[in-house]
Amino acid sequence: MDPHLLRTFVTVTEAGSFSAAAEQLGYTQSAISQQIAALESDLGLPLLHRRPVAPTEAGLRLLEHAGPLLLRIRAARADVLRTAALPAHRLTLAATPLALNSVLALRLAAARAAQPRLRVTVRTCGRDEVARQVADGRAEAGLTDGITAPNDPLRLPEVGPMTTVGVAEEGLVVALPVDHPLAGRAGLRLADLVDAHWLQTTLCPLERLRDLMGDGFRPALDYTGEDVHTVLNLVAAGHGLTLLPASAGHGVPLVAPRLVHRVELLHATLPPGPAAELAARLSP
Amino acid sequence: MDPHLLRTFVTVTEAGSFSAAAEQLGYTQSAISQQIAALESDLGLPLLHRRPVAPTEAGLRLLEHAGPLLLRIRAARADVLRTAALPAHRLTLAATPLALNSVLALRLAAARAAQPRLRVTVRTCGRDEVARQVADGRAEAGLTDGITAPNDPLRLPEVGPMTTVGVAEEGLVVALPVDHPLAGRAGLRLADLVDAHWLQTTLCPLERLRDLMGDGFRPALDYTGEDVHTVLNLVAAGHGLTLLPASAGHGVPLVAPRLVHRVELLHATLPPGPAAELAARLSP
DNA sequence: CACATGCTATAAGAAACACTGATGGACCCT
DNA sequence: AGGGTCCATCAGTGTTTCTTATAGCATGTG
Repeated sequence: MDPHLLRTFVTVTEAGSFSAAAEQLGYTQSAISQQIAALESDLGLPLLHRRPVAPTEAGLRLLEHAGPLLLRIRAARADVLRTAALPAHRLTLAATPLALNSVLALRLAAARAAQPRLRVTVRTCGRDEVARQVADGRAEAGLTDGITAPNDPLRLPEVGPMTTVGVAEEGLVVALPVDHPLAGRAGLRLADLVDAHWLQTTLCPLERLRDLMGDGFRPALDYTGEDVHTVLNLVAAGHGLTLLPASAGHGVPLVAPRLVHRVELLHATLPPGPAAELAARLSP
Repeated sequence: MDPHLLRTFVTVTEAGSFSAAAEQLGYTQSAISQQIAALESDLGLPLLHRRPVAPTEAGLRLLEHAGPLLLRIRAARADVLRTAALPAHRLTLAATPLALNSVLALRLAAARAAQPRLRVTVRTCGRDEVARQVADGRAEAGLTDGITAPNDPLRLPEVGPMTTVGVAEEGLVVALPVDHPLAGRAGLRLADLVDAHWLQTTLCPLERLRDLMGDGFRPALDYTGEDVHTVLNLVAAGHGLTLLPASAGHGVPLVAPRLVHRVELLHATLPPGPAAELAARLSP
């Protein structure tokens, strides 16, 4: 189970052929063949069907483990190297689109004012990617968001030991088209919207709602991107409803169940430095 | 970051010396010295102080990653091998002491009656160990328990992709000495017990209570074992209070906040076989 | 103070390993 | 049938990673 072989295995399945993987990795086809053979003989099982190349059942299981495993190795390396890193005056903050809301943007401004020499880069990416970037050092800190019960931590992908701090919570609104019959209400209960049309988005995954409320919440439209603006347009056009943090758009406040939009700051266990400073200043 | 080197590194820190680690791993001392040197040169940092041998700061960070990493590698291996395992007629179930309560013991009996050829081994161990054993194949299935809000999943240690199913929930009681002033009550609220003497145990970690209720819940006595009987004796002798599932001992029902004792079944994504059968039959 | 003891580092050779390059067989397409 | 593509295998080679042997450095002891 050498990670080297694991990486080759993953590349082969992605490339769909030994030869293509060889080229991609800078080896000869022969080397790839031997590496896969070594892995298979180590495990005592065939991992790939040949001609065409496709993972066997065992190969599929291994694939499921291989990605996270390689990620954690990179994360461990990055984390160790961080102990030796000089306190830099650059800092990259990875954030999901809804994480850096107005409150946090102001706190970030205050933090920068307090450390004027610090060059800050903000980068928007998806939830998983935020955690990955913080883990393997491409970002010093990250902000993720999600919907949860008040004071409950978010469920984050596990990519290694990492510190998380809740930095903001706010209420949710149900985003509706302006001419929707419910648009004039002062508040809405989720229970009354079980049979409505819903958008399936990363912020408001319907599976999560079904967990809370039981069946229903059938997706009227799947949206796979991360762009809030686009989602608002879809809602306005009547494709379906979605939940948003109150500050992100107009809508009717959600009054039950008590759910909040929560933002968490992620960072590696920090050596003293600008990232630690920032972490302290972003916390409420 | 070869796992081989990582294992050596961990062994050296545990053994406290290169020579001892060499003996333990069946290498010469020279080999160990070279392996550590290779790891240090790969990362570009000293990982160990010598004479006496102790991890440097970077070494400590690496140690924190190394254990989980090696565990996941073993887990991946076990999971892949499982796909090839013949449907055996032996099954090991790892369970925490409070997980296999009377309800589940009955369901287990029914499951065994339905599969009379199946040899079942039950093994009691700690919470982390249950997850580890299921991950790396020493047990086909596991039962863990914990205190949580109704229908909320438990927080489990992440050791790899694994399926969890809630199989039982029951109310909690506050265990008290029989002559305790509150022992006659019909119900108790946790808020009224903030300043009481509490036992710190693995089932009822006071940190968890503080998360829910704020400060307080100072430990009067730390108990680090897993034996319920012993804990009951400690409570009876007035060392402090603790929470227990209602079926595990006498006490006053906890009425607020609404918390339950929850049992979850863990198993690897299963190939059809006796473990899958058992999983189905243990679920409510 | 010389010396024994217990430890790690280094040097040199031997064994194991992992690559390249050449070749062969299976399959597919024309 | 023939050419092309692909993977497996073999032999050869350079590198890696051991073992053995020895040097060097602290610490404890007669």
